[in-house]
Amino acid sequence: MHWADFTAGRLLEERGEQQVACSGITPSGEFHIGHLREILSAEMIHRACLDAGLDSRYIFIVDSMDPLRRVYPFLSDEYERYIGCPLAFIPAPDADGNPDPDAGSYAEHFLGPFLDALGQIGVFPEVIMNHETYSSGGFAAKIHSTIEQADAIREIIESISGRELDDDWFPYKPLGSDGSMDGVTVTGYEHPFVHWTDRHGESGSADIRKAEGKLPWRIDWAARWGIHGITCEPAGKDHGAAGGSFDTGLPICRLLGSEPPGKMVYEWIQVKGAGPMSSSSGNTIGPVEALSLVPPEIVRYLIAGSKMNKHIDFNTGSALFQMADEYERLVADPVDPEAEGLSKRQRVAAVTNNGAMRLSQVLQGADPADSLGGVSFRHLAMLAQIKSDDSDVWASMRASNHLQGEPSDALIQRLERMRNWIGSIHFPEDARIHIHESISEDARANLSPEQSSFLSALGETLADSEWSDEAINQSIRTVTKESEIGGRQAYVALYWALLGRSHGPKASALILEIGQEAAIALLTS
RNA sequence: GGGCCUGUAGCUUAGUCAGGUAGAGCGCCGGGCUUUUAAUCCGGUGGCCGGGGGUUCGAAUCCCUCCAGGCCCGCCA
Repeated sequence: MHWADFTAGRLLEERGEQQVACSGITPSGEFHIGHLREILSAEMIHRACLDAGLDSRYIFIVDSMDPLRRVYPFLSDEYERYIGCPLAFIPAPDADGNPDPDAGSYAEHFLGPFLDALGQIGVFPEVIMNHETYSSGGFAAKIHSTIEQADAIREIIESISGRELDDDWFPYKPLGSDGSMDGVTVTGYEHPFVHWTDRHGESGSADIRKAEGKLPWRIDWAARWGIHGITCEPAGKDHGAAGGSFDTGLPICRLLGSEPPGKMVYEWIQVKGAGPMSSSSGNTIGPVEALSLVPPEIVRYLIAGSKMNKHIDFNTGSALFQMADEYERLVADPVDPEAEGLSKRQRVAAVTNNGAMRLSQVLQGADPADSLGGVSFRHLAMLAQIKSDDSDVWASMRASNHLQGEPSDALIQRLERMRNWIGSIHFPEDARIHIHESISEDARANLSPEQSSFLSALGETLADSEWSDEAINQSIRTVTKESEIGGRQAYVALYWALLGRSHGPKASALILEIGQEAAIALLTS
């Protein structure tokens, strides 16, 4: 059974018909592909719950109340003054990285493109801005309860995480006079006000019913589980370590009067051979960039096709071909788990694969076969390289019966992403088609005298040929018949001349694309 | 030091939770389509399931142990 369906079944058993799956993100501007695993894991469990007939919601909590930690490389030094301030309350940067008072909030600025990217992979969550939950008083009861039980919470954090908290530690961080929560000391609590003094010597009171401060991360997380009734929130393995925020969150959530979700930990996505994806190391491939290269169902399949506890190597090079092959194979030959003669293992594999296919679809419930657009990823990679004009690609596909009528939107987008990929540094060199300008030494060494004379004869014939695929193809056939070599040897010779290899894509299409003059020059060289 | 995860064919892996004869794809080798859109189809090759011990009629699967690799563990997410 697929992990998402398995989880849905477990959730039904543990928590009943009502489910709330959750994932979140800090809109600091540093998004990486690893975030997609958290989001897609939660979203797929949500879909699996719906498919199982449960009443499920998928919420996406934006940590807009989190402070700016540091001045990121894409920000100007002017952001120094906003460190410690909630991302929802500081201005977005302009193109030069300077704060732009007219550009809306920092949080919204970075969130927008990210949500657009999620839309491309069919993820449409209920977005909850955490600062709004604070400002509407949604956190007030939990904050009050937290402060009342501060000693017990301190005990939980210290005993489970092994950290020692400072004597002046307080489980609520008010904003100071400059809007930053750095350097603010709590001096007292009188419901609903937390009194403070800040590093400028100013003092004031934060109303816990408003967004005038926030809970520290470990408590914030535990509190929101209760506030939103979250039943499932996959967490990265960093949270899952012993004494990590999940371990402290469970008892804190119960202390605050709610039942926490079960612990669910996913492994990380890594760039093969380059260590972990992380914002701080700068080793990132942005989700937006990735989605401009990779078909969305393949991105989903990357997550759906891997068990949660397996780390994923995200490789935008040749591994994309393999992943696409695998996906296409599963789409083309779905195995019926009920079929006769299958072993138990084969049945399990069939059910799991079918689940992965189902969850990989951008549109929930769509037929996986529609996602391919009728052509394989490899084939399209080849066509896109030898046909610079989209309409020529469609014509070629019609000629080979890969396409009837007009291309679907899915297919048009596939080609667009393919062209992006081919034009990027990620495209594998050995898949790149290099058409030679003259017959290489290497190629010459592989050609018999008969093959060489065939090539020059073809060159002469092509000089008088009409320049169309059909005419070129006819010329090849005619010259082949007149020569002393068989059809196979003729084509082998052509590919050696054109590509420096013994085989390749349709020869007439290649010759058509390079043009009459260049083709003749090559063949008679 | 504390903890999590992984180890199955040359490569990527399924199967481990619910023990019942090791499955698949890629690669490789051979062949077909009386000849070419890296196409496609068919056949073949290939594994003491990391090592050892235990439980069992039966273990890749459960238990113990060892080895190897990856990762997490100030704050923050």
